[in-house]
Amino acid sequence: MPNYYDLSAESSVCDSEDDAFSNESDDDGTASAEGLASDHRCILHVDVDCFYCQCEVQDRQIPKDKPFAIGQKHIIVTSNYAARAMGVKKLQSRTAAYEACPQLLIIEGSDLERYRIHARKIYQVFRAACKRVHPEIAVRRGSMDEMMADLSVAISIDGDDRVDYSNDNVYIYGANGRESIALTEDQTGVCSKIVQEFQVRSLGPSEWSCSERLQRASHIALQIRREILQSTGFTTTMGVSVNPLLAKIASGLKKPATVNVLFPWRSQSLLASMPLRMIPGVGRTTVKALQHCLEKNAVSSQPNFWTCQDLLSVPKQDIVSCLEQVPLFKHSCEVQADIILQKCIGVDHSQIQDDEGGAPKALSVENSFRRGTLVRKDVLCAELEELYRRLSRLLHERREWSHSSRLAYPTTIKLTLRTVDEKLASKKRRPFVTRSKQSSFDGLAFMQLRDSAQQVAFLKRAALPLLHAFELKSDVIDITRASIATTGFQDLSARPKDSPTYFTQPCQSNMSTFIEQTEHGKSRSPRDALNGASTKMSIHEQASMFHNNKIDPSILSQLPPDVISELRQVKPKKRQRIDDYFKRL
DNA sequence: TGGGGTCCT
DNA sequence: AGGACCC
Repeated sequence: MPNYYDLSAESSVCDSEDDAFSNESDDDGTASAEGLASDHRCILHVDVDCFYCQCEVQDRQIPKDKPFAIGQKHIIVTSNYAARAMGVKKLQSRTAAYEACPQLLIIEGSDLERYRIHARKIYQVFRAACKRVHPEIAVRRGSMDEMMADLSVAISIDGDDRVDYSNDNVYIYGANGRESIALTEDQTGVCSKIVQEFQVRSLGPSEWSCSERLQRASHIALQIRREILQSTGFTTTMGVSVNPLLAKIASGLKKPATVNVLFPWRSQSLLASMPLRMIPGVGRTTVKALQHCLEKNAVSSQPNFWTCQDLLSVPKQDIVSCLEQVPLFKHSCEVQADIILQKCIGVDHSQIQDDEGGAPKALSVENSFRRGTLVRKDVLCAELEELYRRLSRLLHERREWSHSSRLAYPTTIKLTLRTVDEKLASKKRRPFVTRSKQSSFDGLAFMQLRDSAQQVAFLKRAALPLLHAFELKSDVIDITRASIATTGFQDLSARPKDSPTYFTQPCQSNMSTFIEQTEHGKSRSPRDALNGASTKMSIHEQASMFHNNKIDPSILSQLPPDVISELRQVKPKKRQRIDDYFKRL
């Protein structure tokens, strides 16, 4: 049973800007409201409504109104709206789900292949639709059921298209009038409901133009949504706002099959009352670390219902010291604190990087086992056989994403095992240790194999040495998860568009000519310099290496002056922020 | 709690 | 190689 809280009781805390944002640590003194007003982007976030369920409705003609769920192992991972209405939850045990809904139909969903195929189609339709609106719109795939686009380039300054929302499911948050907003349940099971009567007031000039732009963006969103529905049969929910954070939050405000426009001036009160955990990028570990300082400062909410508002009322130094306890944030806790605080007031400067087609950067297959059921090595080897088969299929499937399919092969393979650590068994609820081993992988040779038995054998020859490297001599290995991953796809190592031309046209490049020469002479190639191997590097490998700034300084100094200066002109990639989650999309 | 993914250190 | 985060 969900916990509800009502923000109307607390709405007064949102009204006083001084009080609410006294904590704002903005470096250049920009006020929070300024931060919001200065973001002139129009970002679109798309969520496919209960994606797996829609797949099953299409693939197996399941009646939509019959409650059903998707099961994996002993849990259900998602369910349709009819089942949710009966109290079926995400990541619930099958037993609990049946208790909530005895007539529930559970469909086995451990094999993701059909879902991946639907997802690819949806993304490709979405991408094409965006590019047709304007070729320079940056488009990015998030997960199988999430996508984002930066529509800013398509919104003209003085455009005058009248927007007609008749019959369309469009919700505008921050416009005058009455609103009823239900936030969807988050991963912790916290469910919040916000009912708020919004004050009627008129918009200032800058708000007015923002409002115009976002409404035009929502008009584009509607067209794209219709296109997705017509071409794929899937319904989607969209969020439109001024940055990726707010666009994503917007798409969660009302589901399914809607377009949600969130004006930035409305986002502050919305976020203030939202549980901290619902902020994208603020996960379990972070909230746990922050709990100390929230308690210490005795903020208003009940424990476990910390809101953004609560965090904003904590002195920043306290937040920083809390974050020091997260190992990953150890050396960047000040930056992390700023990033989280910014998010709490709806500010997010992250950019949407176009993914140039969306081909996955890593492919992995995994299988999990109940504790104590996989304790012998030979059984593990047998289980790995199935993973080889699945990985083989995945690798061939991925060629459908690639714009250059002969480069659609990986160069690295990794075996990961999760075991039970007896030392942790008494202390933690999930006393697991995850370890991995990786090596290079001749994906090109693999992809050229025609026979599936040979493909499996090839993967096995690559994976068994990794298994051996674990040195599992003890008989008490208690494996709870095994996975095999491939990465380093060659069709992704190609340079961004603004790179020097010789990266895109290797044959005519100064660089490749130079490397040819040094290789024929006594000088060594970069690859040789880096790891002492004598294998010749392909031009794509070279491009990848230089692009990643991994070139050995001694090699760099040997390059011709014009090449060096051109390399220097390539701007070093701005360091990505840890919670810059939309770059991951 | 599953079967995937992304990015950062 | 490992960890935090996402769906």
